[in-house]
Amino acid sequence: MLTSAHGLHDRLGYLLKHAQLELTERTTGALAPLGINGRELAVLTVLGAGEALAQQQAAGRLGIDRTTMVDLVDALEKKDLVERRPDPADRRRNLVHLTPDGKAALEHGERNYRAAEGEFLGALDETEAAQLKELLRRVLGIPVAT
Amino acid sequence: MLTSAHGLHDRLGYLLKHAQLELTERTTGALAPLGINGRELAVLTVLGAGEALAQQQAAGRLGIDRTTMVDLVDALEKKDLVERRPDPADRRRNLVHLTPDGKAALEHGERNYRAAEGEFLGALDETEAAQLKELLRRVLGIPVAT
DNA sequence: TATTGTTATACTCTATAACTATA
DNA sequence: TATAGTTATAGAGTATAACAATA
Repeated sequence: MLTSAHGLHDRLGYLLKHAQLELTERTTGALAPLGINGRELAVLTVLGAGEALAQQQAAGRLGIDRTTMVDLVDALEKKDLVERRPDPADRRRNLVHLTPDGKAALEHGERNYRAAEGEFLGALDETEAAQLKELLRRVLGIPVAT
Repeated sequence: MLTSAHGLHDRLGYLLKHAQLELTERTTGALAPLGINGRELAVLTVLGAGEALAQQQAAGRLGIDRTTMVDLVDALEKKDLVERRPDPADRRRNLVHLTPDGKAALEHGERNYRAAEGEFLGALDETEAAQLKELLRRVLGIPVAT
Protein backbone atom coordinates (compact mmCIF):
# COMPACT_ATOMS: atom_id res chain seq x y z
CA MET A 1 0.00 0.00 0.00
CA LEU A 2 2.74 2.41 -0.94
CA THR A 3 0.46 4.93 -2.58
CA SER A 4 -2.23 4.53 0.07
CA ALA A 5 -4.00 7.83 -0.26
CA HIS A 6 -2.62 8.69 -3.67
CA GLY A 7 -6.01 8.23 -5.28
CA LEU A 8 -7.40 10.96 -3.08
CA HIS A 9 -4.50 13.37 -2.90
CA ASP A 10 -4.13 13.45 -6.65
CA ARG A 11 -7.76 14.42 -7.05
CA LEU A 12 -8.36 18.08 -7.69
CA GLY A 13 -11.77 17.88 -6.02
CA TYR A 14 -10.22 16.76 -2.76
CA LEU A 15 -7.53 19.41 -2.88
CA LEU A 16 -9.94 22.24 -3.67
CA LYS A 17 -12.41 21.15 -1.01
CA HIS A 18 -9.89 20.98 1.79
CA ALA A 19 -8.12 24.14 0.70
CA GLN A 20 -11.42 25.96 0.83
CA LEU A 21 -12.30 24.50 4.21
CA GLU A 22 -9.04 25.57 5.79
CA LEU A 23 -9.00 28.98 4.15
CA THR A 24 -12.59 29.64 5.25
CA GLU A 25 -11.72 28.72 8.80
CA ARG A 26 -8.78 31.12 8.82
CA THR A 27 -10.56 34.04 7.17
CA THR A 28 -13.64 33.59 9.34
CA GLY A 29 -11.44 33.93 12.39
CA ALA A 30 -9.66 36.95 10.96
CA LEU A 31 -12.93 38.74 10.18
CA ALA A 32 -14.83 37.77 13.33
CA PRO A 33 -13.58 40.82 15.31
CA LEU A 34 -15.26 43.00 12.65
CA GLY A 35 -18.55 41.16 12.99
CA ILE A 36 -18.56 39.92 9.41
CA ASN A 37 -17.64 36.75 7.57
CA GLY A 38 -15.97 36.10 4.24
CA ARG A 39 -19.19 36.12 2.23
CA GLU A 40 -20.18 39.46 3.67
CA LEU A 41 -16.75 40.90 2.95
CA ALA A 42 -17.16 39.74 -0.64
CA VAL A 43 -20.46 41.60 -0.86
CA LEU A 44 -18.90 44.74 0.59
CA THR A 45 -16.09 44.39 -1.94
CA VAL A 46 -18.30 44.38 -5.02
CA LEU A 47 -20.42 47.18 -3.59
CA GLY A 48 -17.35 49.25 -2.80
CA ALA A 49 -15.68 48.72 -6.18
CA GLY A 50 -17.45 51.54 -8.00
CA GLU A 51 -20.87 53.15 -8.00
CA ALA A 52 -23.71 51.55 -6.08
CA LEU A 53 -25.17 48.38 -7.56
CA ALA A 54 -28.64 46.90 -7.55
CA GLN A 55 -28.95 43.68 -5.58
CA GLN A 56 -29.17 41.53 -8.64
CA GLN A 57 -26.12 43.13 -10.22
CA ALA A 58 -24.11 42.47 -7.10
CA ALA A 59 -25.38 38.90 -6.98
CA GLY A 60 -24.29 38.38 -10.57
CA ARG A 61 -20.73 39.47 -9.84
CA LEU A 62 -20.51 37.13 -6.90
CA GLY A 63 -22.05 34.23 -8.76
CA ILE A 64 -24.84 33.78 -6.24
CA ASP A 65 -28.60 33.78 -6.55
CA ARG A 66 -30.70 36.94 -6.15
CA THR A 67 -32.73 35.25 -3.40
CA THR A 68 -29.52 34.56 -1.52
CA MET A 69 -28.55 38.19 -1.89
CA VAL A 70 -31.70 39.32 -0.06
CA ASP A 71 -30.62 37.71 3.20
CA LEU A 72 -27.05 38.90 2.78
CA VAL A 73 -28.12 42.50 2.32
CA ASP A 74 -30.58 42.09 5.21
CA ALA A 75 -27.76 41.04 7.50
CA LEU A 76 -25.44 43.84 6.38
CA GLU A 77 -28.20 46.41 6.70
CA LYS A 78 -28.97 45.21 10.22
CA LYS A 79 -25.33 45.92 11.08
CA ASP A 80 -25.54 49.38 9.46
CA LEU A 81 -22.86 48.52 6.93
CA VAL A 82 -25.04 49.05 3.87
CA GLU A 83 -28.21 50.94 3.04
CA ARG A 84 -30.90 50.12 0.48
CA ARG A 85 -32.09 53.10 -1.56
CA PRO A 86 -34.64 52.80 -4.35
CA ASP A 87 -33.14 53.60 -7.73
CA PRO A 88 -34.84 56.83 -8.92
CA ALA A 89 -34.39 55.70 -12.51
CA ASP A 90 -36.05 52.30 -11.95
CA ARG A 91 -37.96 52.01 -8.76
CA ARG A 92 -38.05 48.22 -8.87
CA ARG A 93 -34.38 48.31 -7.97
CA ASN A 94 -32.61 48.80 -4.68
CA LEU A 95 -29.26 50.47 -5.04
CA VAL A 96 -27.16 49.21 -2.19
CA HIS A 97 -24.81 51.83 -0.78
CA LEU A 98 -21.99 51.35 1.69
CA THR A 99 -22.39 53.35 4.89
CA PRO A 100 -19.33 54.95 6.52
CA ASP A 101 -19.23 51.94 8.85
CA GLY A 102 -19.45 49.71 5.80
CA LYS A 103 -16.49 51.43 4.17
CA ALA A 104 -14.47 51.05 7.34
CA ALA A 105 -15.42 47.36 7.61
CA LEU A 106 -14.39 46.88 3.99
CA GLU A 107 -10.98 48.47 4.54
CA HIS A 108 -10.21 46.64 7.75
CA GLY A 109 -11.72 43.43 6.49
CA GLU A 110 -9.63 43.57 3.34
CA ARG A 111 -6.47 43.89 5.42
CA ASN A 112 -7.42 41.08 7.77
CA TYR A 113 -8.43 38.87 4.87
CA ARG A 114 -5.11 39.42 3.10
CA ALA A 115 -3.24 38.56 6.27
CA ALA A 116 -5.21 35.34 6.76
CA GLU A 117 -4.76 34.36 3.13
CA GLY A 118 -1.04 35.03 3.43
CA GLU A 119 -0.78 32.76 6.45
CA PHE A 120 -2.74 30.06 4.70
CA LEU A 121 -0.30 30.28 1.79
CA GLY A 122 2.65 30.30 4.18
CA ALA A 123 4.26 27.24 2.61
CA LEU A 124 4.64 29.10 -0.69
CA ASP A 125 6.84 32.04 -1.58
CA GLU A 126 5.25 35.08 -3.21
CA THR A 127 5.96 33.95 -6.74
CA GLU A 128 4.37 30.59 -6.13
CA ALA A 129 1.34 32.12 -4.45
CA ALA A 130 0.82 34.41 -7.44
CA GLN A 131 1.30 31.41 -9.71
CA LEU A 132 -1.37 29.42 -7.90
CA LYS A 133 -3.89 32.23 -8.30
CA GLU A 134 -2.96 32.75 -11.92
CA LEU A 135 -3.45 29.06 -12.73
CA LEU A 136 -6.88 29.12 -11.07
CA ARG A 137 -7.84 32.27 -12.96
CA ARG A 138 -6.85 30.68 -16.25
CA VAL A 139 -8.84 27.54 -15.49
CA LEU A 140 -11.87 29.69 -14.70
CA GLY A 141 -11.38 31.78 -17.80
CA ILE A 142 -10.87 35.00 -15.85
CA PRO A 143 -8.91 37.46 -17.98
CA VAL A 144 -5.61 38.68 -16.61
CA ALA A 145 -5.85 42.04 -14.87
CA THR A 146 -3.70 44.62 -16.65
CA MET B 1 -12.89 51.48 -12.88
CA LEU B 2 -10.09 49.72 -14.72
CA THR B 3 -9.63 46.99 -12.15
CA SER B 4 -13.36 46.64 -11.55
CA ALA B 5 -13.54 43.16 -10.13
CA HIS B 6 -9.89 42.94 -9.22
CA GLY B 7 -10.69 42.83 -5.52
CA LEU B 8 -12.65 39.67 -6.05
CA HIS B 9 -10.57 37.90 -8.67
CA ASP B 10 -7.43 38.29 -6.67
CA ARG B 11 -9.05 36.63 -3.68
CA LEU B 12 -8.14 33.01 -3.22
CA GLY B 13 -11.49 32.31 -1.55
CA TYR B 14 -13.36 33.40 -4.66
CA LEU B 15 -11.11 31.41 -6.97
CA LEU B 16 -11.33 28.24 -4.89
CA LYS B 17 -15.09 28.47 -4.49
CA HIS B 18 -15.81 28.90 -8.16
CA ALA B 19 -13.25 26.32 -9.20
CA GLN B 20 -14.93 23.83 -6.90
CA LEU B 21 -18.40 24.73 -8.16
CA GLU B 22 -17.47 24.21 -11.79
CA LEU B 23 -15.46 21.06 -11.16
CA THR B 24 -18.30 19.57 -9.11
CA GLU B 25 -20.73 20.28 -11.90
CA ARG B 26 -18.50 18.55 -14.44
CA THR B 27 -17.66 15.51 -12.35
CA THR B 28 -21.27 15.08 -11.25
CA GLY B 29 -22.26 14.89 -14.88
CA ALA B 30 -19.45 12.49 -15.70
CA LEU B 31 -20.41 10.13 -12.85
CA ALA B 32 -24.19 10.34 -13.22
CA PRO B 33 -24.34 7.44 -15.73
CA LEU B 34 -22.80 5.25 -13.02
CA GLY B 35 -25.39 6.31 -10.47
CA ILE B 36 -22.88 7.88 -8.10
CA ASN B 37 -21.57 11.35 -7.37
CA GLY B 38 -18.13 12.66 -6.54
CA ARG B 39 -18.45 12.19 -2.79
CA GLU B 40 -19.46 8.57 -3.26
CA LEU B 41 -16.56 7.98 -5.63
CA ALA B 42 -14.26 9.38 -2.96
CA VAL B 43 -15.65 6.90 -0.44
CA LEU B 44 -15.18 4.03 -2.88
CA THR B 45 -11.63 5.21 -3.48
CA VAL B 46 -10.54 5.09 0.16
CA LEU B 47 -12.33 1.77 0.62
CA GLY B 48 -10.67 0.32 -2.45
CA ALA B 49 -7.17 1.52 -1.60
CA GLY B 50 -6.21 -1.39 0.62
CA GLU B 51 -7.86 -3.70 3.09
CA ALA B 52 -11.37 -2.94 4.28
CA LEU B 53 -11.77 -0.02 6.67
CA ALA B 54 -14.16 0.68 9.51
CA GLN B 55 -16.56 3.54 8.84
CA GLN B 56 -14.77 5.90 11.15
CA GLN B 57 -11.39 5.15 9.60
CA ALA B 58 -12.77 5.90 6.16
CA ALA B 59 -14.37 9.10 7.46
CA GLY B 60 -11.03 10.19 8.89
CA ARG B 61 -9.26 9.81 5.56
CA LEU B 62 -11.91 11.84 3.80
CA GLY B 63 -11.98 14.51 6.47
CA ILE B 64 -15.69 14.12 7.11
CA ASP B 65 -17.69 13.34 10.22
CA ARG B 66 -18.59 9.80 11.28
CA THR B 67 -22.28 10.76 11.29
CA THR B 68 -21.99 11.92 7.71
CA MET B 69 -20.35 8.63 6.82
CA VAL B 70 -23.40 6.68 8.00
CA ASP B 71 -25.63 8.13 5.29
CA LEU B 72 -22.95 7.77 2.65
CA VAL B 73 -22.47 4.08 3.42
CA ASP B 74 -26.26 3.67 3.58
CA ALA B 75 -26.59 5.05 0.07
CA LEU B 76 -23.75 2.93 -1.31
CA GLU B 77 -25.09 -0.19 0.36
CA LYS B 78 -28.54 0.44 -1.10
CA LYS B 79 -26.90 0.42 -4.54
CA ASP B 80 -25.03 -2.81 -3.71
CA LEU B 81 -21.67 -1.13 -4.14
CA VAL B 82 -20.46 -1.80 -0.60
CA GLU B 83 -21.26 -4.22 2.18
CA ARG B 84 -21.06 -3.72 5.94
CA ARG B 85 -19.56 -6.66 7.81
CA PRO B 86 -18.99 -6.64 11.57
CA ASP B 87 -15.29 -6.77 12.43
CA PRO B 88 -14.72 -10.17 14.13
CA ALA B 89 -11.92 -8.62 16.18
CA ASP B 90 -14.10 -5.74 17.45
CA ARG B 91 -17.78 -6.18 16.92
CA ARG B 92 -18.54 -2.51 17.47
CA ARG B 93 -16.97 -1.88 14.09
CA ASN B 94 -18.35 -2.29 10.61
CA LEU B 95 -15.73 -3.17 8.07
CA VAL B 96 -16.96 -1.78 4.78
CA HIS B 97 -16.11 -3.98 1.81
CA LEU B 98 -16.47 -3.18 -1.86
CA THR B 99 -18.77 -5.53 -3.74
CA PRO B 100 -17.90 -6.61 -7.29
CA ASP B 101 -20.28 -3.90 -8.50
CA GLY B 102 -18.51 -1.46 -6.21
CA LYS B 103 -15.13 -2.34 -7.68
CA ALA B 104 -16.49 -1.86 -11.18
CA ALA B 105 -18.03 1.49 -10.21
CA LEU B 106 -14.71 2.54 -8.73
CA GLU B 107 -12.80 1.67 -11.88
CA HIS B 108 -15.23 3.26 -14.29
CA GLY B 109 -15.82 6.21 -12.00
CA GLU B 110 -12.11 6.83 -11.70
CA ARG B 111 -11.78 6.97 -15.47
CA ASN B 112 -14.77 9.27 -15.89
CA TYR B 113 -13.59 11.49 -13.08
CA ARG B 114 -10.13 11.84 -14.63
CA ALA B 115 -11.67 12.74 -17.96
CA ALA B 116 -13.90 15.40 -16.40
CA GLU B 117 -11.01 16.82 -14.40
CA GLY B 118 -8.92 16.92 -17.54
CA GLU B 119 -11.58 18.88 -19.38
CA PHE B 120 -11.94 21.27 -16.49
CA LEU B 121 -8.19 21.87 -16.61
CA GLY B 122 -8.30 22.22 -20.38
CA ALA B 123 -6.79 25.70 -20.36
CA LEU B 124 -3.60 24.30 -18.79
CA ASP B 125 -0.99 22.00 -20.26
CA GLU B 126 -0.02 18.88 -18.33
CA THR B 127 2.91 20.47 -16.60
CA GLU B 128 0.79 23.36 -15.39
CA ALA B 129 -1.98 21.06 -14.24
CA ALA B 130 0.52 19.04 -12.21
CA GLN B 131 1.95 22.28 -10.85
CA LEU B 132 -1.47 23.48 -9.69
CA LYS B 133 -2.06 20.27 -7.78
CA GLU B 134 1.43 20.32 -6.31
CA LEU B 135 0.99 23.88 -5.05
CA LEU B 136 -2.30 22.94 -3.42
CA ARG B 137 -0.74 19.86 -1.81
CA ARG B 138 2.06 21.96 -0.39
CA VAL B 139 -0.36 24.52 1.01
CA LEU B 140 -2.32 21.72 2.66
CA GLY B 141 0.83 20.08 3.99
CA ILE B 142 0.29 16.87 2.06
CA PRO B 143 3.62 15.11 1.58
CA VAL B 144 4.74 14.44 -1.97
CA ALA B 145 3.93 10.93 -3.17
CA THR B 146 7.10 9.01 -4.00
C1' DT C 1 -45.48 40.82 -20.48
C1' DA C 2 -41.01 41.10 -18.24
C1' DT C 3 -38.11 42.24 -14.31
C1' DT C 4 -36.64 43.38 -9.17
C1' DG C 5 -37.02 42.27 -4.90
C1' DT C 6 -39.25 39.32 -1.67
C1' DT C 7 -41.20 35.23 0.76
C1' DA C 8 -41.97 30.44 1.51
C1' DT C 9 -40.18 26.21 0.88
C1' DA C 10 -36.95 22.53 0.17
C1' DC C 11 -32.63 20.22 -0.63
C1' DT C 12 -27.66 19.26 0.32
C1' DC C 13 -23.85 19.03 3.32
C1' DT C 14 -22.41 19.39 7.67
C1' DA C 15 -22.07 18.94 12.79
C1' DT C 16 -23.73 18.19 17.92
C1' DA C 17 -25.99 15.50 21.36
C1' DA C 18 -27.94 11.47 22.93
C1' DC C 19 -28.73 6.54 22.33
C1' DT C 20 -27.12 1.21 21.70
C1' DA C 21 -24.00 -2.26 21.65
C1' DT C 22 -19.88 -3.56 22.42
C1' DA C 23 -15.18 -3.21 24.61
C1' DT D 1 -15.64 4.23 31.28
C1' DA D 2 -14.68 4.62 26.51
C1' DT D 3 -15.57 3.74 21.62
C1' DA D 4 -18.24 2.57 16.89
C1' DG D 5 -22.15 3.17 14.85
C1' DT D 6 -26.69 5.17 14.79
C1' DT D 7 -30.55 8.51 15.18
C1' DA D 8 -32.67 12.92 15.71
C1' DT D 9 -32.03 17.44 15.11
C1' DA D 10 -30.25 21.81 13.67
C1' DG D 11 -27.47 25.02 11.19
C1' DA D 12 -25.31 26.87 6.96
C1' DG D 13 -25.66 27.69 1.98
C1' DT D 14 -28.14 27.13 -1.95
C1' DA D 15 -32.01 27.07 -5.32
C1' DT D 16 -37.10 26.96 -7.23
C1' DA D 17 -41.72 28.75 -7.39
C1' DA D 18 -44.95 32.19 -6.58
C1' DC D 19 -46.13 36.94 -5.33
C1' DA D 20 -46.16 42.35 -5.26
C1' DA D 21 -44.53 46.44 -7.25
C1' DT D 22 -42.83 48.52 -11.16
C1' DA D 23 -41.45 48.82 -15.96
